Amino acid sequence: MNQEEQMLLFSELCSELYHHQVPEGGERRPRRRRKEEKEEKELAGFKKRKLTAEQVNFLEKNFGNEHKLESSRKVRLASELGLDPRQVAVWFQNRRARWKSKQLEEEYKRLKTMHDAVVMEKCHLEAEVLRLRDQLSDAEKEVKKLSERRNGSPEGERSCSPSSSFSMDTPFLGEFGEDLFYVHENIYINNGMEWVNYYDI
DNA sequence: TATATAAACATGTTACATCA
DNA sequence: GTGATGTAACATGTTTATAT
Repeated sequence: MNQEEQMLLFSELCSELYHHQVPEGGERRPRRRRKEEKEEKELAGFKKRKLTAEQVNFLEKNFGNEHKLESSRKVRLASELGLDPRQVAVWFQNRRARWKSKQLEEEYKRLKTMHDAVVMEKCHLEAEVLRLRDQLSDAEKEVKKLSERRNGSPEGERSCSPSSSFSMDTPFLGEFGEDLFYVHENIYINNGMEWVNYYDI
């Protein structure tokens, strides 16, 4: 038996099997076990064969239009491609699985990129927090020093509230350094960058 | 409305073909 | 010859549509 005869026999066999599964006129018959089908195929000399490039292209085009495969379309495609409708159904099942897998892969890549960017930003922000804490500490030392100089005695002896030294009408413009000016008791602007006194808020 | 049944489907696996 | 890879086909469990 040559290859063509084998395919023909298999096609007939499949057609027979298929019509057991999808009876005409709505009459329902029990599905045959696949093991049984497999054994019959093996007896008929069936060997798994790759679909031709043309068949795959045609199926791909159809898959691009619609991922789902309704019964009439399956039969039409099968007839146009010279395949068994079950082969078309299986191809679509496998294709959907590949498509989903690819989608998941792309979604994973996208989320990973976003995650990496967020991690980087967190690192930068943490470094910034450390830098600002240092800056705040220095500024507090400076304020304390100025307060002591202005009052002629250590701050602790007069008032415990650091904000009290800022309650005067005219702030110490210039005394905080060239780039720093007073906005609010606990909020300062340094070179255009806002920072907050975390200790007092 | 509840239930049974079969088709369609998703998902995981197996078997085979092909290629480096 | 052999391991890796892609994919057709299959197994199984779930969902959905339909008949009763």
